Amino acid sequence: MSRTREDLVRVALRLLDAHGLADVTMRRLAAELGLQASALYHHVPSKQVLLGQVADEVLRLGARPRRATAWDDRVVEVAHELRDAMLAYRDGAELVSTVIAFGLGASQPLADLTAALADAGLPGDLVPTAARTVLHFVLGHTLEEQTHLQAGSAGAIEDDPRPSDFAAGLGIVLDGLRVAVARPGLPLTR
Amino acid sequence: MSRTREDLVRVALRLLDAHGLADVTMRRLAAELGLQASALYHHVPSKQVLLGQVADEVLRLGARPRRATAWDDRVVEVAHELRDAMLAYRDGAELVSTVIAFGLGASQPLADLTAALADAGLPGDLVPTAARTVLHFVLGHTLEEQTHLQAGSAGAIEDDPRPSDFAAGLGIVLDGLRVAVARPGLPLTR
DNA sequence: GTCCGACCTGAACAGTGTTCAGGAGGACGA
DNA sequence: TCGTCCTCCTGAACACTGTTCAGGTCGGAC
Repeated sequence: MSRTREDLVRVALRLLDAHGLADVTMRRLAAELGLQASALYHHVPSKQVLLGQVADEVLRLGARPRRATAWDDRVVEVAHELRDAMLAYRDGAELVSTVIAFGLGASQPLADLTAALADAGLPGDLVPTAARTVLHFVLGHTLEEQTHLQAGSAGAIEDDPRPSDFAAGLGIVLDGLRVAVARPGLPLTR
Repeated sequence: MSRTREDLVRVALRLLDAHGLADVTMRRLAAELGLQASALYHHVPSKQVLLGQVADEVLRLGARPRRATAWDDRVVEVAHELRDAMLAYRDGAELVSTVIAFGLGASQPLADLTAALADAGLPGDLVPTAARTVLHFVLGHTLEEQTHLQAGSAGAIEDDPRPSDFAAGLGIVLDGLRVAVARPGLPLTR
């Protein structure tokens, strides 16, 4: 009846959603599993990699079927999926952002964006740059959005009724990408 | 011969640059000033607001005279100033990013970007969105860049010789903004 | 039947931010 | 000159944190 790594990740995710990232401690997680904190280190080498796996789980649970075929529609699809996945869990954006920043996981979104942009007709060396530009926008925007959402729901006065301008900001970046695609003389293969 | 809040900020900044954000603790900072940790709370209400002031100092020290007049040149100017200011101190990007994310200071860059974009001829309700889109790009890109730079200099093998594609990513966003400016029918005043 | 390895306990280490009662010492008004 | 106030600070304590480690239990394999 021993616990598996998947149990840890699942319970950690429940803890995250219920109490927030700051309250996901090794002792709390262990208590939730009926264990001592030290027992967790038989399943996971550190809290950092545990959180990396939780971030991956957040993204996995938020995955959706891909329908779009045009490269820009695919970028929009991936961006919205990423945003919605992070917003679906308390502190999800903070978790995924830091996991990505420190390279501990959550590499799927960048891969997906890179894939979507690969056949946009961009100059080849611009594809990674473009993918990371979109990624940074989505992470930054969603982190800010979620922080304000949660601050508002925590009893603060102002609830900032600014409608989500996620689509507008994403549109700006996409317009920039379309300009790069249309700029003459650059697509070498094709 | 008592210490002022400015002393705390100055010494904290030195500590940050010398040992990194994780090693800027209240006890270390106090020791550096010849004090007990509890004495710091006579000058500053919490570590969070202290770090907010340190972030503001990082930005203040990185400020440069503004030369550009065209709105897009001004955006480029502000973006580069912000990036360079953060890169000038160890963990500067992480510090400024989190301070901005939690709204504890470092509000100047967003104000500067908003000012630069105010007379671009954008539809008025797009200006805040545009400013935050640029800001998120600069923060995300620089955070990633600095993390990799520092990981590389800490004795790791790969030193990722990818040249800074900051300008390229910024160019994508700017192209998107120029599209929004040029799109017909929207600038109401002008 | 013995050994081995997975799994877990309980204690400990070396810190963390923050609070609080109290003390020293200068300024200031009576 | 005395007494009071206020600023600055100490030292101890609180309630935690992630992580390590010696030791113990228990099921399955040889």
